[in-house]
Amino acid sequence: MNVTALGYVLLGLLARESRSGYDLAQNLRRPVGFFWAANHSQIYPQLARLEEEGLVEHEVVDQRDRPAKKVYTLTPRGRETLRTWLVEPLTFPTYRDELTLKAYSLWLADRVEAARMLREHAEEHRAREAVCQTYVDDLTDHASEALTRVDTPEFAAYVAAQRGVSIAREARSWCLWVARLLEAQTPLTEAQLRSLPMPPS
Amino acid sequence: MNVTALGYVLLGLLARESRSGYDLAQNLRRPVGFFWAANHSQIYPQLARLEEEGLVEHEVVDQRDRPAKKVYTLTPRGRETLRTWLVEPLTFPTYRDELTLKAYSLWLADRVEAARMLREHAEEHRAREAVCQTYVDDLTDHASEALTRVDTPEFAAYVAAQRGVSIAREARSWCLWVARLLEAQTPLTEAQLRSLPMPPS
DNA sequence: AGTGGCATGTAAGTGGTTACATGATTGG
DNA sequence: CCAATCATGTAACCACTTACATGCCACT
Repeated sequence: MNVTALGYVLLGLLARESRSGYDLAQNLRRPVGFFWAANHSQIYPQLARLEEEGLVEHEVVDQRDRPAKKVYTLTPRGRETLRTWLVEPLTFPTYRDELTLKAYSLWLADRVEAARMLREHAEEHRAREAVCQTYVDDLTDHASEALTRVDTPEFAAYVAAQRGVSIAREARSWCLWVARLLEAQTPLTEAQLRSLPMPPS
Repeated sequence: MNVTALGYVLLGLLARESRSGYDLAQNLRRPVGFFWAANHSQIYPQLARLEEEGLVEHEVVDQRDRPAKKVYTLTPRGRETLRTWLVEPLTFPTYRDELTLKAYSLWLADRVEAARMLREHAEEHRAREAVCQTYVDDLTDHASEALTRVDTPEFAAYVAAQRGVSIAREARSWCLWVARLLEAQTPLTEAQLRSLPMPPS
């Protein structure tokens, strides 16, 4: 019973609510898609595999105004599999970060162009932060009671969305810091080199 | 001339110094490997492709005490290709973060076990931060003059290594924040929910 | 003779992306 | 009738991982 990461994404969504493959594909844009994206071409075969292993079941539901759909539901076994996986130790992730990759060769680049690229990228992270923050705010406004208990889906969504904010801010801070260094007059001072804002270690 | 991210990793390393495929594989552990890891089985074919496209060249170098090696060198065309790519806009990355994925289903988990898992993971990020910080300190100690100019390989390595520190801290802060919430007495207060340390937005 | 590090490759399998393909149903 | 959305799938390709495979050279 080898469940892939995408498998756990789908189990995690179905644990909250039964859904069709189509709906799962839609919900995989916001908010979960911030941490694991997938296309429908991957989702349909994955659901079939999960069903083979008895972790989900489906039921065909006819709709008046739309084509019929297969609604998938988590089985007790699926729920147990998900619960077990949750607390298993994580293998340290191998980052594949094109941004830092570029940074490593930045000494070759045109300073002005490079600073512009970094500021543009920082702007995209600002936008992403705003989307995640909106999600956080919605939860605090409309589910403040659920957030006081850690066993609610809302609490889990809250901490995940906060991670989105946190990651976006980290990326943005770093981009702007490097951009400032590139735009500064050389020689750079020690203070400038140390001025990257960071969460406390 | 479609160069992949791994291609640019290799071009970036060869821009600093000519090396064999074996050496590239070794150097791809620390420090660049923090942002783009690769095995030798990927590197050798990739070098061949880069050579086909005229971005690198190789020369067989005999060694007394060891087997001969193919030393690859960046061509002027390879250098230009790298320089152009550096300032091109980045496509916003699709995160694949298993940690936040687990967080999204955390409401189902055993609180104590989940907090333990998060604290263990935080510890790994602390170790990663230390490795990156050591690299930063080495540069500040032994290449402080080079760091005052943005057109030195040392400066680029410095900002990349600082990104490593920054990412590790962000992850660690978030893990510990969630662990504290899981361990706290419910109901959680607003202050607890807002207590995630972050860089300024 | 065996082990271990240096050095270079190929092959099989997996996960993900992009594109192809089909059909139901509604609304203009 | 046509376009758009809902709904479900398959096929081709690519990057990456893991395993297999070979050979050189030094040291014990």
